[in-house]
Amino acid sequence: MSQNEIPKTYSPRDSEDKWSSYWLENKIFHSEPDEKEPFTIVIPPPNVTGILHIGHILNNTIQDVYIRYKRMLGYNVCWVPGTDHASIATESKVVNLLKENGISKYDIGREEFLKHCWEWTEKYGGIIINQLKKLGASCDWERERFTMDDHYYKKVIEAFVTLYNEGLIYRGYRMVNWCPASKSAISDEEVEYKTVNGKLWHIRYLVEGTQEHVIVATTRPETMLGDTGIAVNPNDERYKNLVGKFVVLPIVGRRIPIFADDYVDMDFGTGAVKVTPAHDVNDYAMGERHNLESINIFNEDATTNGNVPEEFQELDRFVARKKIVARLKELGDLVKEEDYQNKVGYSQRGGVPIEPYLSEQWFMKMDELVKPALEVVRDGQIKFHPEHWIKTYEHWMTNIRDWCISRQLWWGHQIPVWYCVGDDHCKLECKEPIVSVERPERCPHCDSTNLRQEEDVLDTWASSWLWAQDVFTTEEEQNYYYPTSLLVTAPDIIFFWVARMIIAGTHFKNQIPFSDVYFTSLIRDEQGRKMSKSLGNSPDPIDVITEYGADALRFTINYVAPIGQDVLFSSDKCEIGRNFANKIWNAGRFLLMNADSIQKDQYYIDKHIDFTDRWIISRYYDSLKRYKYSLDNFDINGATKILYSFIWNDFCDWYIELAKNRLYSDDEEVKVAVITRSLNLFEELLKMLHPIMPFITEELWSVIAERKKGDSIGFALLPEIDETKIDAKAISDMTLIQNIVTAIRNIRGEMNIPPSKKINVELKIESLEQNQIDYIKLLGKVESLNHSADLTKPKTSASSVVKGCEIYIPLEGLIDLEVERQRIDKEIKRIEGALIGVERKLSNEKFVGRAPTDVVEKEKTKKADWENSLEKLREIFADLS
RNA sequence: GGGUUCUUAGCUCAGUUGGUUAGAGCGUCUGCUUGACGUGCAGAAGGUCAGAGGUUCGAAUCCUCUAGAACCCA
Repeated sequence: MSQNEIPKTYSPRDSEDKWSSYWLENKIFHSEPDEKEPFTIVIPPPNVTGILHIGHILNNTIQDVYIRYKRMLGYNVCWVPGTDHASIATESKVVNLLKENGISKYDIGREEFLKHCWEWTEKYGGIIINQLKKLGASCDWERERFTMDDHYYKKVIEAFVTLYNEGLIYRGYRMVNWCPASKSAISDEEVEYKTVNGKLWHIRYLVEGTQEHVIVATTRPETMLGDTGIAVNPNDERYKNLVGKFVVLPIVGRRIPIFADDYVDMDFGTGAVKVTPAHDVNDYAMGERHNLESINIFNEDATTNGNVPEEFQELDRFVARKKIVARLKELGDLVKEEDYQNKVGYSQRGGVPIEPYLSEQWFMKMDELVKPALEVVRDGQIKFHPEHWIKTYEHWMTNIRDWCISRQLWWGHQIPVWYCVGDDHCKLECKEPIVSVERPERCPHCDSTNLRQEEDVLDTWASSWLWAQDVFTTEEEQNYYYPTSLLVTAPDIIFFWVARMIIAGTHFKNQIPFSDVYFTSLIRDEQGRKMSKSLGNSPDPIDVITEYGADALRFTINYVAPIGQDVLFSSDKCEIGRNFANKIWNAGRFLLMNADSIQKDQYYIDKHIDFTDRWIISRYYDSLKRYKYSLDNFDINGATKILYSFIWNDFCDWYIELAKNRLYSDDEEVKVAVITRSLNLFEELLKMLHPIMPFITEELWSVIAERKKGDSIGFALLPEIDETKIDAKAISDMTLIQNIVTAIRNIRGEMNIPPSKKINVELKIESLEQNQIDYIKLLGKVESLNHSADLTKPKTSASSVVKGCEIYIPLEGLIDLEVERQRIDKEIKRIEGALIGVERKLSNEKFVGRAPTDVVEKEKTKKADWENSLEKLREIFADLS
């Protein structure tokens, strides 16, 4: 390939599309059980009709990094992709679609409605999977799963039946978190508390048979329509005389008792609270204690029902609130209205305030189920990264309440329970639910065939909690791939999903579902706000990929994502990754251009080696070692930074620049050796980078050598770390050259000597090889270089002192003596400052006595070096005066 | 109210079990059409590691308190 065939700038679009299809066509990522050790990840299944957001990018990139990394370490890797049916989310979208056409789901019935859901799923279901492919996710696409697949569906149903038979599932009439938008119960975890600016209304209730009033404060005046009592604290002197009396509810006219209960906070509001047992959890509990009536005043959509006075019926709860307040005002029973901030529970999916609501629901008993799941995390069988999430996990697991698993929805796994509708022969036992995987033929008690299945479906998480185990469909696969290796997930679903998967694993299989859990950072915008649809602050990842490239996005997000903390992201940060990709591209371009005229030959791989080669190889193995350490310890951010500095600083800025001397020399053998070695190293570096930037590395890997059809850099193995290749002598030789070159460049910069102006340099140094001289000349833009062990400082020169070498640049006529004096003086001050610290340590007997000897030795060496430099600098300074 | 985490350069963040002259990227300033790259190269400026105590020969790092921020759970 010649220079004009390789564009100056890397364009990710062509390359990424090309390799994406190549990988898919060649089924590069497919796994089958074999004799190798498996490494398995199950994807946290995204909502089937969702689209990729920036959090998915981080999450899935991390999974892909591990999958690709482990593949390159020789594991049989399997990353199972798939999607979640997302009961509430999907159903509400379909309901809305139908609504636009004037249809309700009840009009068409369950069966017809589910057809629409499947249609919707098929229409939009592929989007997120295709987006993942664009990101370069190396999932085993032949294993794509869906939580409503037949096999998986059956497993979910079986799990329900098993738990029911074990007595861990029960039905009960309870107060639940009700989402009026989806007209369904939701679990405690699906309630989000938000601080809202509301009002606190003070309402006056007349005490029956007296002229006295009780004033209550409430944020929800409309619920007064369901009040069945007034509670005060038993120790509250203000109300002692009223306990046992009755008040008359304004508007409604109902007589309700005043009673005493410890729950009441004397300091809140007026110290008297209205009690609405049907619409508040605490009120419900008080109602139970004091035998109060529960009056449900709402329909399923939280409009008022027939239990309230006619003129207030069939109103939305917020409309009812306004009307009630207005009426109370008219009646003179509204004493006060003040601004008030309170926390309101919102339905995560429905986006509306939840309504505590009494209804018949299915629950899972949690107290016994959590025990083994808690234990496997406590004893380290499952490791969390970062570790501190264990505490959050423990806290939740030890305070858990029973899980409401039924949802009044149709899209999902219908609860496998049948009721005998029966006929005349029904017995008392026929009231018991029939729980069975398959639809029973007839009622076991009365033989009736008239059976009705439970309408409700299961909470989505009561299906996805089996994900890790039941995405594998055969016993062979289960044995080989399960338990899985790693779970990568955002910490916000630690309860929803991670904890429950662990519970499912320990309960059903008596095994952990995965051995490591990597909790990712949470992505926020530049101002630190959460990404949200309403703020519109979430960039569309596909737009970002189009603009910067998937590699750039993958690299950037890992480069900026600290471990265990939130990431502040904006798409222009992807310049980091784009520029880095371009840098690598150009390094490859440079090597390929030279390889065009110099035929590489592996025979010369270890010929004509000098200290720069040994140095870059040392740096390579050191980087590889730290890179592996970082990834093995779940620090991708660290691994990313190691790659960045090794490739950019060591390889490009120093090694390639130095290699130019030899590449442009007349010695053909040297040229072949250097280009061969450089390309070899470049290939190794591409491998190291491949897990994070799969596309550009595949692209460059494919052109730097002949490759077999269907091959991929992903199949290449990362080398073992060879400590013997880390060469201390080469490193110190190189450091000397770097120090001298940097000192020369510094002088050039400070003295405003343009790079085009060649300079002469004199070095006072023990010895210097010819190639070292050549390298200094190349990188320092030096015309002629003199060196000797007993050189005297030339007149009017700029100077610098590095360890083991004094540098003089004669600048007759060019030098500004004052500038030079300041430079030297600054350096003297700097070293003097550092020296004070060392001297203080070394003169401290306790330090010398108690610190480890190597630390003391190190301090002594530092002291000697600095004193040496200082002495020389002072001489130079004196000479300038 | 309980819990978790955080506070290091103008910004975003590194800093492994306590021992460096406290680092990087972006931004800023200066110079550069150097035969891979201006999505680049070279150089520079910029920090009493939130504050106060303590442990230690030695603290950005460990402990306590204070101030502030974020998240989770009630």
